[in-house]
Amino acid sequence: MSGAPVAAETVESERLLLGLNPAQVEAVTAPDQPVLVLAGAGSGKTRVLTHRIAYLIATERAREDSVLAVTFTNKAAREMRSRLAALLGGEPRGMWLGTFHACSARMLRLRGELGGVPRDFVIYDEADRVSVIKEAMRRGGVEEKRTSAATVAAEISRAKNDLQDALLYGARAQGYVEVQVARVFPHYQLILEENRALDFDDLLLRAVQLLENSEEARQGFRRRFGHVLVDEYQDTNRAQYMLLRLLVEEHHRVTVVGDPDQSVYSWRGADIRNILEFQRDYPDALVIPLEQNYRSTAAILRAAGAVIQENSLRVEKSLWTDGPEGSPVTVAQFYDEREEATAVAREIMALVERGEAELGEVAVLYRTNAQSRSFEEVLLRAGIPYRLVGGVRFYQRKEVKDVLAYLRLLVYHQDRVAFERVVNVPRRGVGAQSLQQLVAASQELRVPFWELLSDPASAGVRGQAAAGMARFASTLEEVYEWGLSWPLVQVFDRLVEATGYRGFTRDGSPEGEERWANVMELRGLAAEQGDLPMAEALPAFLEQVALAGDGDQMEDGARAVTLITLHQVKGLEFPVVFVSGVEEGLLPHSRSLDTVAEMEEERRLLYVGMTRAKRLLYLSHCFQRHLYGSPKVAVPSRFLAALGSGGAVARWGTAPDRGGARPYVAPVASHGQPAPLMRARQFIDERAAAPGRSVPTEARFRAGDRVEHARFGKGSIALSEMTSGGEEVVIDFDTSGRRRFAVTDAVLRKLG
DNA sequence: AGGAACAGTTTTTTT
DNA sequence: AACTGTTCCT
Repeated sequence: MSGAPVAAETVESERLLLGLNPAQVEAVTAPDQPVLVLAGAGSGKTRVLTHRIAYLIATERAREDSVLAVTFTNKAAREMRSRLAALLGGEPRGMWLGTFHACSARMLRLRGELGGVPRDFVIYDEADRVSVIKEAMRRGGVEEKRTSAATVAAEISRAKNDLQDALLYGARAQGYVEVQVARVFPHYQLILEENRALDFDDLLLRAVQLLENSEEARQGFRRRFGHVLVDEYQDTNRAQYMLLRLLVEEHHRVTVVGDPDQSVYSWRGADIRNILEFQRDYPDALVIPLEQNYRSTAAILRAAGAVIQENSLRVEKSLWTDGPEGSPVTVAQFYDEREEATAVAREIMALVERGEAELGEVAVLYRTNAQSRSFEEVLLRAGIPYRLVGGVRFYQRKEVKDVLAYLRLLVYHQDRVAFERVVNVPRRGVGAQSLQQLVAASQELRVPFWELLSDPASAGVRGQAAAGMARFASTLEEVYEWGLSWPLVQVFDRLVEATGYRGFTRDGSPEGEERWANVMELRGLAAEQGDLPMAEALPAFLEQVALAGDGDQMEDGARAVTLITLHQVKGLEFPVVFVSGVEEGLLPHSRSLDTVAEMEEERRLLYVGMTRAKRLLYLSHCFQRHLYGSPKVAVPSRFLAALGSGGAVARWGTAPDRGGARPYVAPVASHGQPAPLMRARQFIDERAAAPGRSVPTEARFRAGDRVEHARFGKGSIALSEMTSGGEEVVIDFDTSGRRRFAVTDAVLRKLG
């Protein structure tokens, strides 16, 4: 009788090891002790993590609800959850699986009062925080002209991630900037407190303080989490590191997975030493390197390895594959970012036409978000579908932030940042003057500002401003009262209507419709709260939104090219990868030239980008690039030197094609020295001499020709004419009407 | 109060 | 180039 379940359980756990290599098996089955998995790019780290969790459960060393699994992004958390669900045969129940920030927020909601954190705190995002910083600078008498709000914000963030609160920071402040910041910091905290708000960094800091200071909370969470697992451990900062230590100090059942070569978040306080010194922190640790790569071709791995090998601060580790050699890595130069984008778009379409790739398999990577622009313009014109990850993020759009501010005010009356944001949107005749008056009166009378709103006269506010405030207050109250018993979506609709926000946003312009579409998208997210009454649904919704961030809302697998930053692409993979702008000043970034550590992080960033590629990898740089609107000469990145001529092949010019490929040694600036202008001239000349440069003078199409367009499908040429820029055509599409294109940009195929 | 015109600044990466 | 804040005018 007792044999059967044991056998079943054995079979079950054995099944979890199928198809794993020896190192992976070792990591998955490792006993209850600290485990450090040094997982190279593409070595199956998520697999190891999820299988280990499932294995712990299958062998009854852990229960689903005693596991804490922490990731850095929501996306990674979701990925892990769904893969776990597949392994466990259902959604994990009671497991804590989320980002550091989400898990910390959850701890604070549960037990925060033990550490003096109000139960109903609001989470402030970057924009909210900047406006608080500015207010704090005014109060602290620090001029924005001398110390920018951004500097102060970054410094405070750094301090908190380093577990310094205002008091500690003030005591240690040294030098001009720190002293200035020390004058702002206490005011900043005070304002947050007045608004019952925590910023992102507070979530971590306060969670650590909670565990440190409250025996009850500490014991509670330690008992709760019998096993703790962490993804991307190389990116942990001091606060996150301490949080972990506090949680696992007694039982040491902690598994961390990471790759020092992919540590690219030091600017956010990540400390690579956390992973490098794991064995010192946990002397009984088991260290398991995963070096077999299942993602990339040998050619790509060799190139990436050559780049990363130049770093001095690393744990020696070399990836290998038993897969095919694959095509050589391509290094290419173009005239400027426009041509770079055009060439990339053409190459993408060439690959698609030859059946070598689908649009959804291609990613274009770049260092800075600003670079996405040229690609967007070209892809848009060419009608190639793309998805932009990050960029002007959904939650940062004005209209989305406005509506969220309204929603926040419904539950958190004390949220002055939200109030100031929307009290006069749409216009209600409330200006800076009357706002100041309101705040002053609120302090003088010791009455919270929101209680003065319904009777602004008592605060000394007069005229249309008073009327506007009163109207604002009564509208919100009305919606709130009415909404208490309704689902969130209904409240949402009523809110945008009653406040006049809908009419304000949809002003009849196309941009207005675009804005409204965003508001409606937000509404769709609110609708996910279902039929829960607003009182429950709204705080949950706001929390979800506050912690969401990045390109979370983007659906994967679309049949579209992906545009994404090198930071955001970490953890993803694509059959075809273009890394653009591999230039001095961009990669390495001009702000990272000061120290070796910064420089090496930049190199890791390129390494991360290169190792995303499965089959084809292109690295491109330009001769010239626009910065702040004006053109600047660009120099190939020093990182390209590592590639030498060993198998790397360049394609020159605007329209690279396989026939025109020729061997190429990347010209590289000696350390820190921009290449002389002579070098630049030579580039231009070579460019001019390169094939595919001249503007075609003969029309490819005639009226009546049948063509197929990458995006719009089949159609007939209605008109073709030659302009100074080349051929332009007007096409009547079978399904989508008439459109005009420049042939050089549009991706057209002649039919028949 | 609110708009227009102007000046100055910015762009590294994100939970 | 795009965005912010300031100043001046209505």
